[in-house]
Amino acid sequence: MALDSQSVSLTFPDGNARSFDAGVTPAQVAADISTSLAKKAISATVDGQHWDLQWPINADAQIAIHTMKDEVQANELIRHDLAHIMARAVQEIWPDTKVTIGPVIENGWYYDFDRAEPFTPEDLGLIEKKMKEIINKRDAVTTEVWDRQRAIDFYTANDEPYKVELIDAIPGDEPLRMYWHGDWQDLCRGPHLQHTGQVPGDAFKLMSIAGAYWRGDSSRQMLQRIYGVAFTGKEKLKAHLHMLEEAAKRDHRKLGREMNLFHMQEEAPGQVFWHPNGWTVYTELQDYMRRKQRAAGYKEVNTPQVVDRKLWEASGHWDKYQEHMFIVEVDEEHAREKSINALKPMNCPCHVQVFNQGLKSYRELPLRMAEFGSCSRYEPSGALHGIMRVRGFTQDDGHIFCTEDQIEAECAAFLDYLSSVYKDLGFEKFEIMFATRPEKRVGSEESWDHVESALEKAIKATGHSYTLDPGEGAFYGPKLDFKLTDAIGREWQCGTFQVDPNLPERLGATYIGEDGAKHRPYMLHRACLGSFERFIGILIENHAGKLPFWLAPRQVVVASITSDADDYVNEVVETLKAAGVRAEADIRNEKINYKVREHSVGKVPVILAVGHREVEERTVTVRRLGEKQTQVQSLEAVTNELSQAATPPDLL
RNA sequence: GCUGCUGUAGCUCAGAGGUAGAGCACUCCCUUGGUAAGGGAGAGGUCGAGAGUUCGAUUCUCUCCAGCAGCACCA
Repeated sequence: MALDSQSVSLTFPDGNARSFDAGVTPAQVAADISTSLAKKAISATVDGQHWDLQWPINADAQIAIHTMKDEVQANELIRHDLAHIMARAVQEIWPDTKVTIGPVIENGWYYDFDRAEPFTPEDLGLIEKKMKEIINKRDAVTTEVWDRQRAIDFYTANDEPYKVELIDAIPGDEPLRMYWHGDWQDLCRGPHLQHTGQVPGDAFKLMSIAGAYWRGDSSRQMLQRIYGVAFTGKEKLKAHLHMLEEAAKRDHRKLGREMNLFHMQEEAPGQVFWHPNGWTVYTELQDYMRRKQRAAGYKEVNTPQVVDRKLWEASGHWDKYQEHMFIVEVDEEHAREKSINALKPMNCPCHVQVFNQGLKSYRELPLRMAEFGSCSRYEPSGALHGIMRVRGFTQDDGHIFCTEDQIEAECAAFLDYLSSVYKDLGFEKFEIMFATRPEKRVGSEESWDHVESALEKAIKATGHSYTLDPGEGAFYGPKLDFKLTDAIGREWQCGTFQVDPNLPERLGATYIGEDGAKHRPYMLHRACLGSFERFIGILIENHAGKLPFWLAPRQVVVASITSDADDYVNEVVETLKAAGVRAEADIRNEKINYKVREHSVGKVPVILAVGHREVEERTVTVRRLGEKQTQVQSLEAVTNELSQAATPPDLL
């Protein structure tokens, strides 16, 4: 606090402090430093808070003045103001449109509108044009703090019902800031640029139109959302658009077709028809996982697909997830009613059944049970996405039955297991989220307190850093979620580690303790890949189809240059196959250019070309995917090298 | 599930109220070649399904199915 209430002391990033009159604005501070800074200033950070140039500062504070060179703040202001400019453009073109909210998001912003007519892709061009006009007007931005009733009356009079509802939702002690540029008005807490002309008119683009529920609530009005992206300069916009093109090239649905991995069709929406190439990847990955989990002390089991509703009622899933289960009704002879079964949407209740067979001793704990569990879930049609979100999938599922004391060691062991798998599969980096009790949950508060702290203690003991994710736990218990980062920076949640005190209780799992009495085990649900389908999708996109050699479905094509080489080509293929390499011959009557192109497009990692020279010298010419350079090697050397490359990382 | 868009040859896409098109892929022929498409010929379609309007619908309208984008959902 300043001693004199008339002045405040502002400390700059270099550590120097200066005194100003209380109520000084960052604009004035910047002007006081230099006229050039006054011109370039766009906002400030005051005690860690992003601050509008026109907002008064009434207490001592740390201050930093921002210019367009401060990427983070500049992007925030540009995207934010573009949201307002877009909303104005839309209301100028279609005055009946009601405005709602328009926040800044990664790379841009969106704004939700209520308008009877749907927007069309052509409308985006119109809106962009209008936005550029608004930017060129260089309308000054002004804001005022209003009291609640005045703002509510204002929006009621202007027939903007969504704004009235927004105000009602803002906590009573927060000031309401009204925003204008030109005659156009919005409700917004800011901060903002000083006039619309500060927005770079050539560095934004409207991307798409989509529906979105008012306030994210599926029981409420569907609005129309327009997405835009914006940056501080047009080169950055270009780079972003280029990145999107690159991402589209990696789309697993496209690559899956081009590499002949799988297909999907109308008769089985959300389910995968694996082709030989794709199934090779799948089984190679599954064989790897089977070896890894065996080494980590898991016992593999396999449980039924079709299970009577009685078990799902007992587990609680019937109540909670009936809508999302595939139901199988069977007319049984002599039975009074049809038997009603569900395809298993998960493996845990079945695993408890395996656990429950025979009496278990504390000596058997921790009991690690694993299954490549084939599950079916009737996912909402709109959720389906290639092989990433499907209705039929296989989890690398596992359940650890253990005592509370064992949670910590199991957590540590799982983390080791998971890191080594991710590393082998080409993902060096992953993030850990600690998700705590959600709103809808079962179990007492005391039990949640207890289990959450046990899990937090376990993750802390491993020394890994983690991020708290409040309210995102499973309905039965807290969990750790593992998010890996792919080659183009996208995050994918794959692994999970969940503590469940609930299901053993519901399904009556017990073990005999040291004391001779029955005790309730904890159940840890855990998965590393999540599902094979989704993980393979991620692998394809991460590697842009160029899978690591050991996972590549077609590893080597031996291509003849002249048909005189055919016999030798076949010999090379047989030699490679005997050495454990997936090799095939291409002795078609085509030119080598044609063969090279076709197999490059098909993402075959190694092409061995064979002509007269190679036949005579018993060599091959090696061409690796993505490299123009070729290399002549003896058949023996190549066989050794490729045989090594074809060996899964855990067997090296 | 909701909003919007889309559905034509194996793939990518053009087309129009009146006998359905291209490129690539496929089959055959010629070509035997040196690292990302050699030449020629041929075959290939219930225009997603059903109903309606019309003399006539693949085209217009409606319903359904599937896909795409986003939202909601994700045990």
